[in-house]
Amino acid sequence: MTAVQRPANRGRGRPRSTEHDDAILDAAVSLMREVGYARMSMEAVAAAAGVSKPTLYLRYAGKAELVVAAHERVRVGDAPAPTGDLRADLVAQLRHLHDVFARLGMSVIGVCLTEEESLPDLIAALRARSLEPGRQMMRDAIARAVHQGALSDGADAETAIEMAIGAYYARYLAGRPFDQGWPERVADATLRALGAPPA
Amino acid sequence: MTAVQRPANRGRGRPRSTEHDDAILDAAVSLMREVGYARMSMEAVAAAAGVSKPTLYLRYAGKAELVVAAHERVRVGDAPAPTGDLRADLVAQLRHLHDVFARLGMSVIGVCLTEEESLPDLIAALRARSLEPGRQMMRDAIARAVHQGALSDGADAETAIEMAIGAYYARYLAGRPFDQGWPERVADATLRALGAPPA
DNA sequence: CATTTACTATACGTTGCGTAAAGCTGCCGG
DNA sequence: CCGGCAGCTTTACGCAACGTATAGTAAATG
Repeated sequence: MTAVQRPANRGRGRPRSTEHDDAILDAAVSLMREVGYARMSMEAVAAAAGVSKPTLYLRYAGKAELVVAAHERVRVGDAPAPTGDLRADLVAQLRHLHDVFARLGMSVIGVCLTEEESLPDLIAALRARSLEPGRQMMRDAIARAVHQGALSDGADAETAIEMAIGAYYARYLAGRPFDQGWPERVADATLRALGAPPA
Repeated sequence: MTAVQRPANRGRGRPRSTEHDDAILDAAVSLMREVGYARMSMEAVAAAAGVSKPTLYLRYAGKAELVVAAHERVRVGDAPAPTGDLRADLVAQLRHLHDVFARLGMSVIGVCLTEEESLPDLIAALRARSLEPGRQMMRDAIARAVHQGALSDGADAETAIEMAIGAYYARYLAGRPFDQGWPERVADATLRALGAPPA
């Protein structure tokens, strides 16, 4: 646990290979999906990426950090853009949530929870770089709806957002499948929770 | 990973010490809260419980299983009884959820997520013995309210339950504090999501 | 009393994380 | 064009922690 995240690459010696950057993250994502966090070894990631082990540790301070980085990359991949329609934006955000975890699994969350006491920076990074952007998008969409008069001003937006996003976690934990209409059902329930007039 | 959960204690040889049972689970709970899952070692649990390491493995097949058992015990401790008032029951269940994780931390959930691919029985046990009972209590409370006519029949109960419980997970992950009015805010939002007439 | 099971103490095998040492390799700055 | 810095490889290692094996003692039942 000594290596640095990214030492302000001033062009001194040999530059870091971006192809290796990609290969490492791709390998991490694949292995994560295939065998999960517990059975994924750093040796295996290095091998799959065609890279030596010290190269991994040059970039990431440890297994946990690597996994969080992999998650961030997947997450940022195709974040939905706001459309102006609150319901549509909620649905899009919920679908996105599902897509992300369908590609990586929820192990990432698990790591942050099990290491919370030992590596507090980890969950902080996850929050700042992956979780918070999603919430912010929902906050904006709600504020826009209020501004348009489609929603009354007193709506408890934070609670509604927590419930919408949380619905994903709870359903995943419960082991229930994510069927076709799930995002719509949650979006509609969220709108009701916000006090929106029934469609 | 060979030991058995509980080999049908027919009173043949020396009976298993229930004091040891308790000491082990108590030690696990304490250490869990103090250092988290990642830094909690089986040796430390054994030492804190005043027990030798093989005694641990006589009861639990591994660290993960031990932690899930500890969680179950805390959870069952003081599960709230239904009162007949839906809002009160929702609030009670949410408070209970918070109490449980305040005592143990969310590492338990983390373990189940990181080991999901390697130990599927683990998350299954968590679901059956800890998660499902809480959901069932909420389901019953909602069904009762429908029966009393306080709620219309078409309410999407499962989605509402997912959102109510999930709100806890999402807020925890976001790192926000659980202030005084949180359970009430979520309960009220849940009632609105269920289409309950405003109080 | 014999048997069966629990428990202790100790030591061990194994896995996998993270690091260290030594030596090339490629790129930038002067 | 060349000195030097940083990236990369190979190999090997230290080490923590999980889980197990062995041998002997303790406590219950029939």
